[in-house]
Amino acid sequence: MKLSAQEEYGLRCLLRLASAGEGQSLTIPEIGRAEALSIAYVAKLMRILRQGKFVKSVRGQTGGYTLARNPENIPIGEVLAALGGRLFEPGFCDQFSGLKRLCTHSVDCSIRSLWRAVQSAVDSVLGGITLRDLLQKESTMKMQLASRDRY
Amino acid sequence: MKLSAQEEYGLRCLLRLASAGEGQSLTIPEIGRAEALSIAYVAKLMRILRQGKFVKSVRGQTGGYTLARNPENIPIGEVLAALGGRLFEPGFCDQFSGLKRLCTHSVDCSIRSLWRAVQSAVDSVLGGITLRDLLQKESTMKMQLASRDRY
DNA sequence: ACCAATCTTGACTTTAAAGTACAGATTACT
DNA sequence: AGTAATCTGTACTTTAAAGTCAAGATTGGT
Repeated sequence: MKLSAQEEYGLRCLLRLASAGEGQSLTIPEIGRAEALSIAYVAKLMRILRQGKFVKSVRGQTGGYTLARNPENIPIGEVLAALGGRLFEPGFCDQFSGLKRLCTHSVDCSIRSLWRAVQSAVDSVLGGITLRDLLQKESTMKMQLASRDRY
Repeated sequence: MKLSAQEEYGLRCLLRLASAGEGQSLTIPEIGRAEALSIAYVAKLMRILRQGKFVKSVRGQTGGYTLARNPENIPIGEVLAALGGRLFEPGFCDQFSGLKRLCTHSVDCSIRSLWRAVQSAVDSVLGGITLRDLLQKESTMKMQLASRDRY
């Protein structure tokens, strides 16, 4: 259970854009310089973010990227799903069916419900957090998280 | 954020062994047949489980694997950490430092505390679950999970 | 002693993710 | 019009994970 590079770097790029300020736009080279990523790689990440409707792009000499919505309307859960998929998603059992066609996993599949429980814990953390929250300081965010009483 | 094949299949093999019953042993080919995995792959997985002290092996003609501890003393969180690492572990920032030596990630690194929050939510789900719980039926386990009131 | 069944280990091959390259399209500026 | 800066898309190369192979070591049965 690991975070993919795409999730980590993609989210960083988005946060960088958000921190540029309301309506401000950044170019791919600017983001790349700020995050120490290659231009080509940032381009790939921004494309995914654009397809997920998190950012808008403008072409041409004065082009660049801006947020497609206000930070408070960008749930981090959605961003991460676009960048790296979900832990437990439809087709999971087909993907891990071993050498057989169907998931032979017997034992009443307690494992599957374990994954669902984990996914749901992750969802309730991410579900309550938007890009706006990430823009605030670490301490502030921690307090917010601590105030949630259910997972 | 995905489950690795090693986590999924490794946990299945362990559960399979546990469901064989107290002190029962299974061979690699037996596990492979039951889980529809190749013998070589099961061998690789069992090795990891052995190194994590979750199972014990006996060599020779009547050899095989048994649980190294009682199911209630095998926390699923530990098993998954052995099979696939943790979401957020030491060295994380070195791993994702882009093209520079040090993690340039500024913005006060709100992202890092996000990962910590997610990791902690996952931990509290997994922390309360042992192999014994997985051996019980899905419905029973769900109830247990639902009764937890904090993540 | 020998054989057959097992686990053990490291190296290898295959496959998917990470990251790059390049040719094309769009726009502003002169 | 021409040029330079940008985004876009596909194809490519590199790297890490998934999965296999083969030779060796251990043990019980004959």
